[in-house]
Amino acid sequence: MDSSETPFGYDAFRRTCPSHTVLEMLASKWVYLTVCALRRGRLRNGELARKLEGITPKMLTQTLRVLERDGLVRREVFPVIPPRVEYELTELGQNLAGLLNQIRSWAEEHAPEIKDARVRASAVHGEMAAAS
Amino acid sequence: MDSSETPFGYDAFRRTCPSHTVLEMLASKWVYLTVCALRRGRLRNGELARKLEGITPKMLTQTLRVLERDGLVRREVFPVIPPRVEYELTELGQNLAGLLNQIRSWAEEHAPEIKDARVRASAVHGEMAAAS
DNA sequence: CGGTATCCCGCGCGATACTG
DNA sequence: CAGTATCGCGCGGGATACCG
Repeated sequence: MDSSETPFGYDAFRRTCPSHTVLEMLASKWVYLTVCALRRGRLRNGELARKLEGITPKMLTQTLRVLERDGLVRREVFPVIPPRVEYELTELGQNLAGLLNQIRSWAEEHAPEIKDARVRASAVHGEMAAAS
Repeated sequence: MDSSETPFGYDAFRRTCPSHTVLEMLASKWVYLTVCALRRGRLRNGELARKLEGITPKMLTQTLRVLERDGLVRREVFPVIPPRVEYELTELGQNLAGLLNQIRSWAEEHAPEIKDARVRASAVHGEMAAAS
């Protein structure tokens, strides 16, 4: 029953389902942004670091390794000095990038009303510290 | 420049941009699943708890409070005994649910190849403990 | 330049028990 | 039934320093 929700025999609501771990992987701010950043084409490590404002070297590498491991990103090393490494989305990654970018657009489009909703919620719960 | 990426004047790549905090809120496994679970209509607390396999009471409440605060979920309390509380998506929430559900579908659809990619990655890095 | 390696803090989140 | 309260730990992730 309810197979209309899971036409592929996988069910992300189940902890033990592989698709659940995929969802866990996707549920990361840096994964979102990294995939979106690579959407227009390949980028170097430093270019990514600059585009992903606030990311630390550690998190950048870690995020890219996860994406590479899962087949969403391809890593290419050029044996030159100084080193040059480029990252690009695989086809699978590009496929996903379309969806993630919609989420990003949605976040940007609806940021104002969500911000307002948060302000209203704070007001209701007596957080009027700025009332002075 | 690059305004084609941010047609609404917001830029999720910037830490201080409100849309960035929205993306952070969305980057949560339980937010994903809760919104998807409510997609077909309103549900009671217990129904959600059963559908979201493995969620603790604490995380369920916390997630619902965040979604309510941000205007994605509406909470309705019925003053009866035993208590009855129902949750449903607002219009904004339903709007988002379409996108999140695509991600979930994508995760379920591509779970096999990602699982394979992980196995291959493990093999390469010498993790052949199961080779016996 | 493109990474690792280390340290360590904060808090996310789970487990459990209790209340109206 | 639908939550709160409390405790605790694991680890995500930031800061920093170092390497090829």
